[in-house]
Amino acid sequence: MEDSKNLIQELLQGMELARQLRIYLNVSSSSSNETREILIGKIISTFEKAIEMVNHKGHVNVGESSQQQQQHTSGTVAIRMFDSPPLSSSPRSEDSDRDHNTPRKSFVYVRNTLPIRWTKQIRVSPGMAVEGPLDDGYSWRKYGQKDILGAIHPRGYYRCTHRNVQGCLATKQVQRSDEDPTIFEITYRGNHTCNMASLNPIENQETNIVNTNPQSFNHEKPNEQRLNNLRTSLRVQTENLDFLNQSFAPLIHLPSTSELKFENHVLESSYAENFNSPSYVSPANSGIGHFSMSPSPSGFQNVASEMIPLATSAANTPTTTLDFPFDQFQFDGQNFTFDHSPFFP
DNA sequence: TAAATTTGACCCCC
DNA sequence: GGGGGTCAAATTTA
Repeated sequence: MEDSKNLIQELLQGMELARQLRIYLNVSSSSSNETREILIGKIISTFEKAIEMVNHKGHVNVGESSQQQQQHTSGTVAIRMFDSPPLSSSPRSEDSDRDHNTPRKSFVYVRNTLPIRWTKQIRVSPGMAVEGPLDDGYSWRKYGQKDILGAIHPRGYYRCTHRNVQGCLATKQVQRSDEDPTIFEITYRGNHTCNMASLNPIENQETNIVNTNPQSFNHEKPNEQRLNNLRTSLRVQTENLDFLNQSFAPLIHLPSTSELKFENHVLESSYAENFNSPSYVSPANSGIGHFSMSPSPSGFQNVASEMIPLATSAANTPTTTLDFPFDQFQFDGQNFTFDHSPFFP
């Protein structure tokens, strides 16, 4: 019980620090890098403490590959973060110089161990003829394809379309699984620095915040329409995440100001046909939208355990969802807010 | 016609 | 030397 209190305390502190950091970032001219870095260091430290607490309680379940398989009904696409690089990973080439001799809890460590390369598995429905780059909200250009030794399917190489114009160095590799052709393994490298950055809820693990700035949405669709679409049918699924391999736990932030952010989540689209160009049913058409969380809604009785979903055993975490109407959501162009009091007594 | 894709060649690291 | 990653010219597509 005392542990839970401490855990909540740590997490709340982390959120408060993150909020302060955001304020500092918003007024970048008046904040020094040192201040930001100190805040980031504190945030990381806070979450590490929280993670440690959960570990000591024996609740953390390391993701198992066999359990990462997910049952899908026809027409469902699941996107799953499954393998962020471990903190000690030593990527090749341009990444390699960042990981040497960096003390684990130093400020350098904090900055340099954010995932600069991470992998996701995307499962598509068997019937779907998905051969493309699997649109994840960013704009990619294919620059190469290679047959990989021991792999049946070739690996596709993509880089950000805005590489030349904006110098965005983000790249990704798409590899179709040999065992299960419905699974695509996507390895992302580098952070988007283009103006498409920080908008993508699926991919943007490094900032881990869904930037809902309408200006940032996919250019193919009118911003307002995308916003409306997003309002209605966003489903966040957090079960079976590989907690320990993430720099951060998958978190759903529920700060005192009722601001909701999604971090390191698994995003599941119920609309397979929309996967390549995600679209969502508008409230006017669908009646009421829903926002779902898993695992069990009962987890919300305990804020701490819910904030780190993997605190529950993956084996015992069916894809239970908690749906609540979107009319409880407010969107101010920057953040989602909603009245969560019914869920947090 | 511009943008995107394909594909063979090249480079670098192990 | 082999494999993976990238480049860039040729080709295709919108």
